[in-house]
Amino acid sequence: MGRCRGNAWWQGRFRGCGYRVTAGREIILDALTKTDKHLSAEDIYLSVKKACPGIGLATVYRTLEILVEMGLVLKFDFGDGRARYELAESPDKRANHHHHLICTSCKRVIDYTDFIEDEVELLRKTEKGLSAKYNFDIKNHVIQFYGICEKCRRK
Amino acid sequence: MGRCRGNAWWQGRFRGCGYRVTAGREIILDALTKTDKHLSAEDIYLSVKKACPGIGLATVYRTLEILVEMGLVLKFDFGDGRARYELAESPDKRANHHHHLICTSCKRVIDYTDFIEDEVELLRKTEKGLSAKYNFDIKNHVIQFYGICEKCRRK
DNA sequence: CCCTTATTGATAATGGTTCTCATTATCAAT
DNA sequence: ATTGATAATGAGAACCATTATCAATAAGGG
Ligand SMILES: [Mn+2]
Ligand SMILES: [Mn+2]
Ligand SMILES: [Zn+2]
Ligand SMILES: [Zn+2]
Repeated sequence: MGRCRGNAWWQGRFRGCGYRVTAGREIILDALTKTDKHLSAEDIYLSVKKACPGIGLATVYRTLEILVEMGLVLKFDFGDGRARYELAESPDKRANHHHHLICTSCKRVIDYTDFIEDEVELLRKTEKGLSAKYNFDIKNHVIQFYGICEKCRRK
Repeated sequence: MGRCRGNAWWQGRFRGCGYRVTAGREIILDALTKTDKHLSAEDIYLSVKKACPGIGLATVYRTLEILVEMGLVLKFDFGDGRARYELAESPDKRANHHHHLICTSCKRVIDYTDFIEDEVELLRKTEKGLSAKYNFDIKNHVIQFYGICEKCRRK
């Protein structure tokens, strides 16, 4: 059986969207699956380069664009001048939904899932109301709290 | 009495922060006060240039940075590759707190204040909990819903 | 009015992201 | 397995929003 990677599901999704399955795309999605960090395109490029030295930065950007468009990956702006990516909520719980606490001083980002239950319930209600009133098809939401983290406060 | 511009208050804040009051800073803040749009730095530059042709783009960026730091102006990323600015909530209600609905297709942005009451109440609770748990001093929050707007859906 | 120094405008530099294009790889049909 | 249409790729150039530089200017305390 060798390594047990649940590849079938995303390969299916790729082909279902008319995209071809390639080594680059697999390894980029792998990199995002294997970390809990918020990687930039260059982070991913450098990480992936180790196992796949020939890969180009442009391919990383192109693949991320596709992954975001397919909803497999989320793209964030935490205010440090580059986009950050993370795996979207996945059925097999390799990633689950959370929101962010961002330190405007050191740019550190904390994932939190506390209070999510209440938030999610309210969000559902709000999304429903907004969808109806503005005839808007809501796909996604972003909730971020900005402030100063513990370490930065001790100064 | 002529024009009634409530200038005193922000001039005081500027000087209180050690900044000098200049024509450029006044007119940039004016531009943000007089619109309900989400202006980019260049939007502001072009708008302000009409009354003040000598102004430079760098001054617009520098002033916006100060205004954001002082909390008078909010900076957003709506995913169109440039920062967008709007007047922060003001005591005299020239601007009031709201959240955003963003069309990922045409980049249109809708301000909404519906449902804000419930959201704000929950946010207060959540902020309290998060501050305590993570020892984080929360200054600000961003809530954005992404999706497809009415016009883009008709296609 | 003077002096110190913050601010400014013009412009170059920076850096993340996107584009170009010749080459290569995928995969459905044979 | 082979082929062919064409999607994907890598290298590098181009793009463009934002920042840094620096000499000239203007704010404001005395
Ligand atoms: Mn996260
Ligand atoms: Mn707004
Ligand atoms: Zn910090
Ligand atoms: Zn739209």
